[in-house]
Amino acid sequence: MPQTATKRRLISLYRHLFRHFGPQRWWPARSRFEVIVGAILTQNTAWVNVERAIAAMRGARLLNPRGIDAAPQEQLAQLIRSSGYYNMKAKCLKQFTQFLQTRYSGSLQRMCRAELQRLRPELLGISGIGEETADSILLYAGGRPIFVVDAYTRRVLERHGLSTEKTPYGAIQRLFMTHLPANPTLFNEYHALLVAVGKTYCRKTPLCDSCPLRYDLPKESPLLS
DNA sequence: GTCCGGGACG
DNA sequence: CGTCCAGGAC
Repeated sequence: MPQTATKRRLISLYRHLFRHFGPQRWWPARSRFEVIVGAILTQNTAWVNVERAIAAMRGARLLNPRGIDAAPQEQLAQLIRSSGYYNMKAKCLKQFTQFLQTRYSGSLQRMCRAELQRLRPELLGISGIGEETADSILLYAGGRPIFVVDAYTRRVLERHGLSTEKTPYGAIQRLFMTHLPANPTLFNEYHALLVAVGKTYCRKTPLCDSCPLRYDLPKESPLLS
């Protein structure tokens, strides 16, 4: 498929999503640090359960790098219990604050200004932070023009014939980043809108009949009701 | 492929 | 009761 066709299609999908769902205004958080905590806690977890965990951390005055660093991992784990995988996530939070202190003197400001080619691998070096979480931090906390790929993104693209289940994370990310302007605001809304359509229509059992993206479906897609 | 995991929702 | 969730490590 010619590049321009894919480009027009990706832009068209975005416009239809935006028209249907309106602006999503991610990321819901009071601070940049809270965005990062949320990005870690929401891994394979419903957001409502993350909100409870963040509220508990705030109540314990641990919603900051020094607090997390000082708290015993077991206490942190209990506070974030509602978000699931709490032992792994508590360890990850402490590893991140250690990293932030060691590598960027505890300054999120400095971290977010670092070269992407350096910062992204650094984040991936933290156990518990994979590609999606790293890119969520870069985009939603750092305001960097990085496209976040998640399970919803994959499902929508597959059903519209733009990828397969074997397509690597980086290839899907490149699909968006090579065809769209490197605009953090656009990437922010686009990802959030893909989550919205994934929850509402592009479910495991799809609801294509009423989906705002049904116009783009491949004609020959017997699976899709 | 298997494990981590509580909570919302049906 | 069963399913699913803004994934990642081994």
